[in-house]
Order: sequence, then structure tokens, then C-alpha cells
Amino acid sequence: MARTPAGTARDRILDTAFRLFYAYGPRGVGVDTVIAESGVAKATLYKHFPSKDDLVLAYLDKVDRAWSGALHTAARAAGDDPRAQLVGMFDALTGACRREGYHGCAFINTAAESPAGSPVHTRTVAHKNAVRAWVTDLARQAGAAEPELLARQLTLLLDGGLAGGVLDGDPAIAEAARSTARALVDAALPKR
Amino acid sequence: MARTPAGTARDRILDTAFRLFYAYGPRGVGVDTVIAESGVAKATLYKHFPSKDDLVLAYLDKVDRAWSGALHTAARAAGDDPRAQLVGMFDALTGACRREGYHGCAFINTAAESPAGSPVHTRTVAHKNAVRAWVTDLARQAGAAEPELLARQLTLLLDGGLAGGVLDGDPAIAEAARSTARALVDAALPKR
DNA sequence: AGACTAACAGACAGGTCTGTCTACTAGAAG
DNA sequence: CTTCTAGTAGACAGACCTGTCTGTTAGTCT
Repeated sequence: MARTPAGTARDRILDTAFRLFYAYGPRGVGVDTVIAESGVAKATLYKHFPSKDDLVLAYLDKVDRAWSGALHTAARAAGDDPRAQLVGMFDALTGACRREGYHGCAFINTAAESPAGSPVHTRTVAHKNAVRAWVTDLARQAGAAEPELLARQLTLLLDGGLAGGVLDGDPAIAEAARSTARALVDAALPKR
Repeated sequence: MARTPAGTARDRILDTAFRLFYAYGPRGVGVDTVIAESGVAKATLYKHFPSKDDLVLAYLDKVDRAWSGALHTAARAAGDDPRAQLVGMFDALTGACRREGYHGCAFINTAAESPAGSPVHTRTVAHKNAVRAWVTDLARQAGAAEPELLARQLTLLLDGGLAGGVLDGDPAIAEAARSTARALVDAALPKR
């Protein structure tokens, strides 16, 4: 079925869009560029994604899966203790900052060029809320007296590290975020 | 000299650009729109700002003055004690979040749609460094053992609050940032 | 009065972007 | 063998965007 290089046409389009949209911002990349780089016909792209906005939303969904996955993986790598996981998830930030071509938070960057109330905006809010809900759950499992507050604090640090990383992929930012997170977790949870 | 509504042509252009660029992002606003909204001739705009990029940089400079001014004002309003000022500056964040049409950090939003290494990028890094240097100075005056670390922590919170505010102008974010800042300041500085 | 300056008004060129449309191709299914 | 499906290739329309250019108008300075 696939007479094309690798994967289905849809996958190649989405992979290419992921790479280009993240590097230059969705508005900075034309549909023609996505087509050329993914080696696909224009009609094929518009068959899978009726409009560019649909492609942008699919891109955000992909980002959501990738970033949530990275957070979960980093947390799991810290062991079974929820308290350790709350700090360990910051390793995902460190990893992201180190990566070549790091350009900050894809959601914030995309939302920045979208008007308030747009689907992109809504999707971004949903993503941030989902992450915070997950962190809140971890904080609750860890026994925090005010899990919502701790989660808010930690996601603030996460967002600050992500956003600040638009500037330079300085891992010092991620390290500072991690150590600060540890301090906040220690302050919020009784030592054992 | 001014036969036009209010202020010089240059001021009106820059004020309009400030408003539109912040709301829709520089790339989302055409030069024609800026001209129409500021009631100015095209040639006049291109006389004061040789290219749109120059206008964008002038916009960022205006943002820099506005935001730095707001931080300084909020800090001063907290009194003469540097320790109180480190927390008080977060009132600038609260004020920004409350404002109608709040759309996050103008620098981060603009940098998001600019390639790495561009003048916009450079200007953004300079702005963030200037703010952090000022916070570091405050931390030093307050007697912090590690002023750079405390400043890094507080600017992380500030950036996180600014960036997160792209989503909703929820003042809860700003309040959380402020209370977290107080906790970090208390932890870094000996109680008196 | 005459020269100069700052601004207005708007046409225009050249490029880019999204989205549509036509025509063709290769493999799979019946 | 025929039909269907997924895809390739590329022309095209219509909108928009930046930057230039011509011509006009209203004040200011000497």
C-alpha cells in the first residue's frame, strides 16, 4: 500500500508539520513548505486536513501527547514514590532544554499568534489544565495538605522554565526549576 | 505643528502598533492596518520606521519600558525594604493579569514567531537579563546568601505567571506566584 | 512672499499564502 | 478485466502583505 518513503502520507505530513511548526511557528510556515518537505501532493494534504487550522490542531494534539508522555516518563523514572515523582518530572524539562532546536513551549508559542477564544486557545487551556490536574493528583497521592496549591506552584515553575527556554536552551534554567521544585515539595510535605 | 488628532504621527503609530501587535502578534497585523488605525499616511510610517521590523523593535522597546516601569513601581509601593520589594514586584503581575485584553508576555509571544538569532530574539534575551539583573540586585541588597539563585527562582515564577496568563487572565495564577515568591524569599533570607 | 518641512492620500509592483481544480498513476479488490 | 482508492504533479484564483512612488496640502521659518 505504501509506495512512499516511510509511513503513510498522513504521518509524513504530521511529522513534517511538527518539525516546521515548532521551529518557525505555524504562521511562519506555508502549506507549500510542508508539502515540499514531506514529499506529498497538495491535494493529499487537504484531503487529510481540510484546512491549515486543522493541521495546526493536529500538531497541538501531537505536542500534547509528546509532552505529557515525557512528563510521565520522567516522573516514573524517579520511582514509585509520588513525592519523588513531583520533583522527577522536572527532568523532562531538562531534557527538552538540552535538545537541539529547543524553542520553548509549543502551546504557548502557538497561542501567542492566535486570537483569544480561537480553537488553538481552547486547546492550549485544555492542555495546561490536564497537566495541572495530573500534578494535582500526584500531590494528593503524596499527601499534600493543599494539593491544588502545590500543583499550581509546580506548574508555574514548569511554565516559567519552558517559556524562558525560548531564549536560550540554557539547562541552568531547568536545574533551577528542579531545585526550586524540590524546595517547594519539601516545604509542603512533612518529612518522613 | 500638530494638525492631527493627538500627539505626533510617530507617537500615534507606535501607540497603535503597541495595541495591535500585543493583541494579535506582530505577524498577525499588517502595516496597512496600523496605518488605518493610527490615521497616518503610509509614507509617514515608512519615514519613521524604515521597515516593519524596525517598528516591531520599537514596539519591544516600548514594552520593555512599560513592564520594567510596572515592576519598579510595584516594588517601590511595597516600601523601602528590599525584602518586601522582592515580593511586592509581583503586584505588577497581578495588575497585568487583571487588565482587559491581557495576552501574556509580549516578548515571549514575539520571540515565538521569530527565528532564533534574530534581532527580536536578541532584544528579548536582553530584556529578560535586565529584569533578572535588577532582581539579583534587590536580592543582594536584601542580604541573600545566593542572590543569583533567588533571582532565578523569582524570575522563573514571574515568567511562568506571565506565560500562563496567555490562557486566561486568571488572577489566581498571579496570587499563587506571589505567595510562592514570599515562601521562597522567606526560605532564602534569615527571618528578622 | 517664498522656501521648506511634515504629513496626507492612494495607486502600484512583486511576492506569498491558502485553498481548489484538473489530469494522471499505481496498486488492491472483486 | 474492471473498478476503486490513495496518491502525484502542478496550474490557478483570490486575497493579502511589504515597500515604493507620485502628487497634494497645510503649516513654519526666513
